[in-house]
Amino acid sequence: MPEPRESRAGQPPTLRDVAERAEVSAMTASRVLRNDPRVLPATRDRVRAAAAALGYRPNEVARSLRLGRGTGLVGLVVTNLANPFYSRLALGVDSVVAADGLKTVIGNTGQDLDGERDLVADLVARRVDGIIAVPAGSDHRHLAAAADGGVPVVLASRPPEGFDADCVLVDDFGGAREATARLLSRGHRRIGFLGSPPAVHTGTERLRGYTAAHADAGLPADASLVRQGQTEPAAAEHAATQLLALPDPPTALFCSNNRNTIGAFRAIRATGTDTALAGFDDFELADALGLPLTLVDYDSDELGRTAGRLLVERIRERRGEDERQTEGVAAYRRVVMPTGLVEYGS
Amino acid sequence: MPEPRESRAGQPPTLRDVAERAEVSAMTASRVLRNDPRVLPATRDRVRAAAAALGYRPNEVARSLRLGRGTGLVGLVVTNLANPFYSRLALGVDSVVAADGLKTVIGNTGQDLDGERDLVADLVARRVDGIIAVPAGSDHRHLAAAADGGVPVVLASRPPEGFDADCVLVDDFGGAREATARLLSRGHRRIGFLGSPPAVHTGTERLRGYTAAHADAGLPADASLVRQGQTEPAAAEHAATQLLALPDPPTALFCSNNRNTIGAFRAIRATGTDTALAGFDDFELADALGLPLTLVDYDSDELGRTAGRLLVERIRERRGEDERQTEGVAAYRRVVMPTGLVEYGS
DNA sequence: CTGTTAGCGCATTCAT
DNA sequence: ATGAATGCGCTAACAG
Repeated sequence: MPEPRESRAGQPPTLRDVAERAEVSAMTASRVLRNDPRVLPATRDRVRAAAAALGYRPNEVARSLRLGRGTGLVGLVVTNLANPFYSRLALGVDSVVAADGLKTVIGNTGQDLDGERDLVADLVARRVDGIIAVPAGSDHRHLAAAADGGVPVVLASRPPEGFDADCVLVDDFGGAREATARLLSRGHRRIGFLGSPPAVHTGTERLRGYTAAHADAGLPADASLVRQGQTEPAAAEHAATQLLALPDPPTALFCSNNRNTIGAFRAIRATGTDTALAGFDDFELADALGLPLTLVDYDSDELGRTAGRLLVERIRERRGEDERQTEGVAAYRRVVMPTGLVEYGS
Repeated sequence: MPEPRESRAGQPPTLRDVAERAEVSAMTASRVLRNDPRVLPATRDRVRAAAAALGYRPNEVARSLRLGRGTGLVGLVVTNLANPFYSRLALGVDSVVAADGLKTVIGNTGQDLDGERDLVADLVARRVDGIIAVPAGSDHRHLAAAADGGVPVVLASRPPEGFDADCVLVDDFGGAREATARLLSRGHRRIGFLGSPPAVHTGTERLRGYTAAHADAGLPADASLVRQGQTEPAAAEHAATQLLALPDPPTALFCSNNRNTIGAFRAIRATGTDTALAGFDDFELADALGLPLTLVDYDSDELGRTAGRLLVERIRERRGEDERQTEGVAAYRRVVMPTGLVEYGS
């Protein structure tokens, strides 16, 4: 003998609570609240009043389950949110997807490859509508699995390995080549390289650009001046200090990302040499360091926004698929962001 | 005449798919997958094999709905993720809640007060397990509503207004007073103030500290040297430039946050004066600006982690509540992070 | 225009 | 040790 459903305090009101209060069926209440026009205006008002009185908000969890679509969430997989590159990416992504009513779930992996696998699996289990990832390693099977499972995946700043997906890249090779060429054109012949671990795609592409610039100029690139593996400024500073302490030290350094550039800057300042400095990624206060500085610049906000747009398109496509015929996936897209050089300093 | 459920390609496998493949009931499969011991080892293995073969992952949406608890998501409400203060906060929060299997949903409001209201309501509708917020304004009714609705709320860097909740604060008043006092002790008598809009709690507290330091020293604080309302470095630079252009300009500036400090730095450098500079918040490269700089420092990562911990405790408390008696909420906690001064520069 | 039936995927309760 | 029934909150698909 079920009691007449009392809206228990503490528990959020359900559709049925609203329906009972308005003395209609749950279905009618549902229609009103989703603005289905096929309801008598008088009834509509009663339901609306009841919902307002109860402070009713539809349970999105139940809604997701029933509708079978996703949850309106987008997963964002990055290695280190404290790095301004990633936080700007996150902001760019969020600004675009939010316009489609989607929210962003962040997954910060901190370089942990296994963690990234679990994270992606968990996002899929949570039925996110899509995933934007900057994978830490070059093994992308976990992302491939997600994509196979029907979850749209967009990669940012790295191309997919071993599967197909949309991606937004930066012209890593071209930018690095151009910056290195500029150092060479200024007469530098021994140029050190500081970069991320070899497994990171951008790092190796940027190293390729550095090497290519040397080849373009008909000059050798001295492998003993290449230091890869630094992820944080402290490590980069250490590596740079080592390079500057060589018997025949480099007269210039090229760094593959902002973490390494900052570390190298500190090393140069500390040793008091007048080593020239160039690097990939612009960063706040780069103009204020009192040192000449050549940076490879690109629109990092736009990178995030583009990733967001690519994902939103795929999500829309998937939503439509139910109604239309399954017409195969549109070709995967690869957007490459151009780079430019900026000069800072005295 | 229902077909024997074929695991349709593209659609993720369900518990029933696993059960059929293992030739058991859905219930048994469910038990196995949740490590319920009351299953025959042989059956257990069959189910596990079937799940592995199908790549089964439980649908977390359905799980949430059934269990009636939250979704394992934590909402994080901030105004600007591009500001390193907020991205560090996000990282600190995420690192703590992730240890409890929770994921962080970011909501970036960009100072939009209405947007913040909607965002919070949406997070509640999505059944997040809790919310950590740095509200943009001083009207906290939307947060109060969430808290009333049974969603634990923790405020970071601002105290709750008009309702009760846990919060983590920085010693805004004390830090600002100390920094201003230091400027005064160096003989500065005209100290400008640059800060966020008056509605921002931290800004007004820090202004109070600035004023108190003057009072402590028995000196007047000249209201005409106070500029509030700057949110970004460009605006701060503009305001600082105005101050420095006064007939009787300040000989020192105190800034209520890193955005204003950076703007003030640019203004000082551009005008070439030797104005002393102090500010709230440490920031990357503050040591490299070639200017003496006094900063109020605190552990901003710990701030995020503390907020995360407070929230996790509340969430655990709520989980337990079902089983135990409803024993009332533990008293709300207010953690204040201490500040210190750091000196940078030549 | 409104209500009834049914089920999304899973887990709790109660059988067997 | 296993299974059947039931319902979380919501909404399509069909009545009426």
